[in-house]
Amino acid sequence: MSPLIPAHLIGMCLMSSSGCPADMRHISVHWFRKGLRLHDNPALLAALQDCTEIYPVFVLDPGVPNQAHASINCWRFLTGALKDLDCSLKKLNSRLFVLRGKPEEVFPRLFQRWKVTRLTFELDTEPYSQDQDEKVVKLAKQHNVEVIQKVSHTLFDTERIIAKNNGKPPLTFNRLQAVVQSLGAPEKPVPPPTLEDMKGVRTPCSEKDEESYKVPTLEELGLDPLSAGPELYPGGEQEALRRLDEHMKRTGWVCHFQKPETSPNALSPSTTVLSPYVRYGCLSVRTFWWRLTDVYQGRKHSQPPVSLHGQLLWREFFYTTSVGIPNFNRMEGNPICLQVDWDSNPEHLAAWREARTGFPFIDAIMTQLRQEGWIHHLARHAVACFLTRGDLWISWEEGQKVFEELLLDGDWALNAGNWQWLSASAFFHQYYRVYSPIAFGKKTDKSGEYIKKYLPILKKFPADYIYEPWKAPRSVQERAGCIVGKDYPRPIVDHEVVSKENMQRMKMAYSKRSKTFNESNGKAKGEKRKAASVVDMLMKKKVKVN
DNA sequence: CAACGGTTGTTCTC
DNA sequence: GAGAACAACCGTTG
Repeated sequence: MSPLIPAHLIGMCLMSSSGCPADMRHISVHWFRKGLRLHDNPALLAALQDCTEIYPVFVLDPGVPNQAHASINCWRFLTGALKDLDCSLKKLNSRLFVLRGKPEEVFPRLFQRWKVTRLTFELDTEPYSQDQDEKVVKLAKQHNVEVIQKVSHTLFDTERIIAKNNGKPPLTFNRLQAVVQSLGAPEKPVPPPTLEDMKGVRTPCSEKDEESYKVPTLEELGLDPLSAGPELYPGGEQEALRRLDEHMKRTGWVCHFQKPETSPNALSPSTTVLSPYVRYGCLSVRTFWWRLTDVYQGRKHSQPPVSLHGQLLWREFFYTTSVGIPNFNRMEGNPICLQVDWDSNPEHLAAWREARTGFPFIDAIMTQLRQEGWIHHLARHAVACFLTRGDLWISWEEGQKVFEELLLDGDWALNAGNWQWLSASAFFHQYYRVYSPIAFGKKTDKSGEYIKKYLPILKKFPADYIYEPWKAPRSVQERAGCIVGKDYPRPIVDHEVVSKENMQRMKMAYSKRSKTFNESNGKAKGEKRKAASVVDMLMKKKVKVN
């Protein structure tokens, strides 16, 4: 893993090595990646300091793993967000330049063509972005371009959290909370640039450029807009801020919010669905945090981990672990991940992905995911448990790929972290708590209205059988106009049987793990050993910073 | 080393 | 609707 240099230091080092006199008037490029917004964008503000020309750019990189495999819903969200950004920049007498290619090829051309002296962007902790940054920063140096990076995608600099925790990422929420509390409140968001800030700043753009740098349409990206689902969550900062305002008006709801009590199968979302906006940075997490603080002010309110503040801290938790744990999105080589002998079963995997497991609750959720690009967190639990330790015994990495493709809020760190959680591979270890694909949904939707919405073939089934239609007598199936095995699949596994078998396989995996730890620490076989030291082992190469 | 707590399990009994 | 059994994990704490 390449060592991360705290963002504030990068800016400083390169400023001094760029050779630019302090009073130099800059030609700045601001590189939008995540952080698709004007509000709380410190790197963008830095670009505008002592600046004569600003070029806001977005690079469509064919190499970005989760862009290459993104669903049409994700592309629609992203292009929507870019259009919104372009529109907002135009109100500031600027514009967005969308470029295609690898950043390390695009930027040297831009540096020369525009005579760039400064490059600014938001820190992105994903491994792919880190690799890119290393290359781009090096190229900038070669072109005598100053680089400024700012932390604004997370509440805190994740490296600071790790440093405060003796060089190790916190592995429990409580620990993260304790560390974060010692850091004080997150920084307040910075205001968006104004026309005042833009005085004396130009964005030169010829008519030819106007066309070649515009935000591509879905058709231009080779996608068929008709194959997309309904646009329930349009991308963009304006939409994000509007939605934030709407939710923050519901002060009672905000103050009482307790995540585990929200329903996974409500007919309209029981949570805010601001996650896609936070993922792409259309909404700043710090703006979200401080707006919640305003609402909480002087009122009795719920607390982390279940509160809305708590939800943002969960995000911080997985961002931090993803920075501190190598191979975070894989089982192999991931020191905190349980090593499990998952089955390879392409038929079962396809049935799960394509919503034909024969369990209506599971299939309804997978249908909503594909059509709308968002499902409730607990719905994710249900289908993730089903794919992995609960029923199909398929690797969480397979589920991770499907979610990455289909979820509008498919954040790299959160996706990997939550899949490890749900498969009881890391963070969560009570593997004997298994979600029932039949019972779980009934708690909040007894008559199966949610199932009927997403699986209309089952809409005439009576409530008694809607969660397990294969149990319905033939006459009931005929009256419902749906014969199980013909119009809707039979269940691909017997949950009662496989969930018990799988529980034993999990037990085996865990016992094998403690044995491995003991051996690697030179202890006698069977001797119990504290698992906490696994991370100590992993981290001992790292220099402690405190 | 033992006790404790862990966002969000299910099923059965009272 | 509350509480216990089910089978029993981990990381943290003292």
